[in-house]
Amino acid sequence: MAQPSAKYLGVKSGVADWLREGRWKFGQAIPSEPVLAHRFGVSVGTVRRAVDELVAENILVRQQGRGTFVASHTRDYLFNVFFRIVNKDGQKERSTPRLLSFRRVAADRTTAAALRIAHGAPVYRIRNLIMLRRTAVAFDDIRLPERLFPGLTEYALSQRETTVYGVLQQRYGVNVLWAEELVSAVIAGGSLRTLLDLTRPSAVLKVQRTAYTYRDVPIDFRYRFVSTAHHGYQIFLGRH
Amino acid sequence: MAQPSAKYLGVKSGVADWLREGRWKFGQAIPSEPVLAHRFGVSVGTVRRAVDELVAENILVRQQGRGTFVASHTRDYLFNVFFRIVNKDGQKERSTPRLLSFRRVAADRTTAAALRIAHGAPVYRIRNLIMLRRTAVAFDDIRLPERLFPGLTEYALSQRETTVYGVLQQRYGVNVLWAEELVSAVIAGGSLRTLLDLTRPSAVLKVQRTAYTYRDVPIDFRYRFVSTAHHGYQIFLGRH
DNA sequence: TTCGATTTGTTCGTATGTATT
DNA sequence: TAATACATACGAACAAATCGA
Repeated sequence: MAQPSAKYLGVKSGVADWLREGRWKFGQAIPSEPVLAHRFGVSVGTVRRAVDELVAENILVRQQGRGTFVASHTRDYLFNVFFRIVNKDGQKERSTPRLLSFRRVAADRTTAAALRIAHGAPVYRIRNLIMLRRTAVAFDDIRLPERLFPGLTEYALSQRETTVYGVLQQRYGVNVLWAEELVSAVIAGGSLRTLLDLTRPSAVLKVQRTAYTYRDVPIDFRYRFVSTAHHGYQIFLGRH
Repeated sequence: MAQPSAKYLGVKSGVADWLREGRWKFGQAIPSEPVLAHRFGVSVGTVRRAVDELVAENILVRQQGRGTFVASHTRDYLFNVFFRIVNKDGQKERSTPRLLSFRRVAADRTTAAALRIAHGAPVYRIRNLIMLRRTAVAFDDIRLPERLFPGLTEYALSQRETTVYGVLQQRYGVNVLWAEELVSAVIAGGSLRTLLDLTRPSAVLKVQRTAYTYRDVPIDFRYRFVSTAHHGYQIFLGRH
């Protein structure tokens, strides 16, 4: 057992294991640092170091005087991290979704590869319009693997007060941690032009996203088409 | 002066100031932790905390047994962080630049605002083609403030073995730490179509970038137009 | 409102381990 | 081998925020 590895790493993976097992729910407090220290047989400083890293990875949240909590990704957090559409001034605006359709379909080859499931395995397909100031700015075509989210209903999505990711967190305890996107430019075709209210043939962004949870398990594969007539897609490189 | 703020933050900004002033060159070692502790009148642990954060921000690099060094951003690092064009498989390819023009001009309003300089202040304007496998994939229109990079020449840029950012680092000791981009989709017009070898009117990405060095000082404002017929723009959200 | 207990935040000092020169 | 530098770990003390009695 006496690996030549640091104790704080042991504490970190121990706590991470508990989190993955769902030992505490989102927003709940984990044991205090002295308690964890005693439980792992290390000093408080060592626990702090482990918790420091989990906080840096957005897995835990500290609050002085209260405790340390399982990161509950609020609507604000999800909005800040995963919603990148801004207006020409670089400002974000509150968006409201409009659910267009919800179906259970078989995964095509691309979807299956991205979600690492079998070709033909069942996925939910969700089509969504993103409205900013009553105009449609983006169109989403989302695939979620059924195996991870059994029993997801159109009702749950239409009634939501949060993002799709918020629903996955609240109903299934699955947290989206990061995502990879591949952006290209295309000329909007017929149905897309109708959806986005484009009077003339226009260039739009085509964003292909795969989102991941703990252990880099993919949970969301989607296309998003963004009209950039009055908006843009904001990116940060090299942290911030 | 006795702000209710932590000492380690004082050490951190003190060291960051030294770096911005160019007190040490890239790759050089900064004073050891005990020396810094003595100089700032704090304990070694406090210095470590400050250095920890600067390391996390890619500003310093530690090496056990050797010392702590000013991060020297290699071509590989700059390529990985700031070059986001990938092929349809999501793989990056080595790119070669082709310098089209180099001029000294007055900053227009947009450039001046982005670079936080006076309207009309001198800037270098660099036009650049990015070649991947002998085909032009992107066109750059770059503005750098002359005040920060006096005496920059076309020769220095054309002879470079690295990126533009590499030149700024090597010749002026200025490190690009992060950048903000605003991406939109446009239909390529006449001259752009010629440059990018587009036979038909095509949608291309228009990337507007502002890059920053220490203390969030802007040093590069550019437009990049990317042909996404055979390539895409890769983005990561929420760390990686 | 006040007070005390609890919890995280900051700082210090010390000791030991490991990598480099 | 010895000196130097960073890495890890421990323990202690006090500050600041929170919460309930």
